[in-house]
Amino acid sequence: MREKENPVKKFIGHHVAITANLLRTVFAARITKYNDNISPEQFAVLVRLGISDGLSQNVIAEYVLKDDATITRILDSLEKKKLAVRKKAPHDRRSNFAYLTPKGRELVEKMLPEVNDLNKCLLEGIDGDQVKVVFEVLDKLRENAAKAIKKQS
Amino acid sequence: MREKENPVKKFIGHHVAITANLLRTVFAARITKYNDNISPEQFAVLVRLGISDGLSQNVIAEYVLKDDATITRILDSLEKKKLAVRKKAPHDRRSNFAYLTPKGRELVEKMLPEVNDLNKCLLEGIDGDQVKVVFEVLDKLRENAAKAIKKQS
DNA sequence: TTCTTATAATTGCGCTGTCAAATATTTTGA
DNA sequence: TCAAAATATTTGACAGCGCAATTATAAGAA
Repeated sequence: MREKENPVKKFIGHHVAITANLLRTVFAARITKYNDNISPEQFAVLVRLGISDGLSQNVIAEYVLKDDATITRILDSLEKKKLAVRKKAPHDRRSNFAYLTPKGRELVEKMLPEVNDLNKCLLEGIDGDQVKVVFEVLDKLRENAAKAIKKQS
Repeated sequence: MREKENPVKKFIGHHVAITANLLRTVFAARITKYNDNISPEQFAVLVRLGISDGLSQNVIAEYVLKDDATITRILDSLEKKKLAVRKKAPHDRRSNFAYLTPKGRELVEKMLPEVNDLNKCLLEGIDGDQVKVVFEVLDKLRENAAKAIKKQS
């Protein structure tokens, strides 16, 4: 008497999605202790700005692979927390350039080792080669997804 | 003159998250044409109910690995679309049992091949062995994440 | 120059997501 | 039995997500 199979279990999207949710939660849990509610998405933007400042929002969006609208909201949050600021771009008044505040820069520096450690914990017991495969496959999935979207439109 | 590295690129959570978002989008794009806005999450619940009906909400939640509150809202949506119904459980009046309507059952049958095909498209050019590794690693990541959450609390 | 088109950012919509608090109903144990 | 603890669901708060529509500005073409 076999159980009927659940087709959803075969869908890569489902696995990736539930994993993403859980990883997001664990990130939040790990990080909350040290500061006030930096989401992983906010953190990604902070880190990117830590590398180089003065980016326009659409560049940030492209970099972290999110919608412009999402970046608007993330920057709203970061500004509210005094971690980043927007300044009107000098040559193009449609554009904003985003900068880290000193407080934001300090926070990134403080959080980075913490997040690195979390990353290491998450990868514990997983072979380096396997991790490499996962990164490759995720890249390929995104590529295929982009192709699929283009094909339909 | 090397570019400064972006640490975020090393974080597995980031890759999983952006991939999940994109896969969700492509699912939505593929599915919208055939019916009215079934999200992948709603679809997962419909499919589960298609296998066997009359599940209580917490069982569904456990199955699709989502919060009880999320299931409440997904079922709200499905009921609004007349794809599923809730009935009070006979022995325990706290519980609801969820059932597919005929319309819901029909929709699942219609969508399944479509979603299967999408899944195939997404996996195109990816080796079966690699896919297996990805599934394993994602499982392990969730396991490690659960452990990490427990350790902190 | 001026009309049209493109671009950058914002806003509203509806969905998902977690968490915490509230409600209703069992179940347990003294 | 009856109070306390556990369980199932719901709701509100708040954030992220993509999409579509809007606003402001810039660039290109007639």
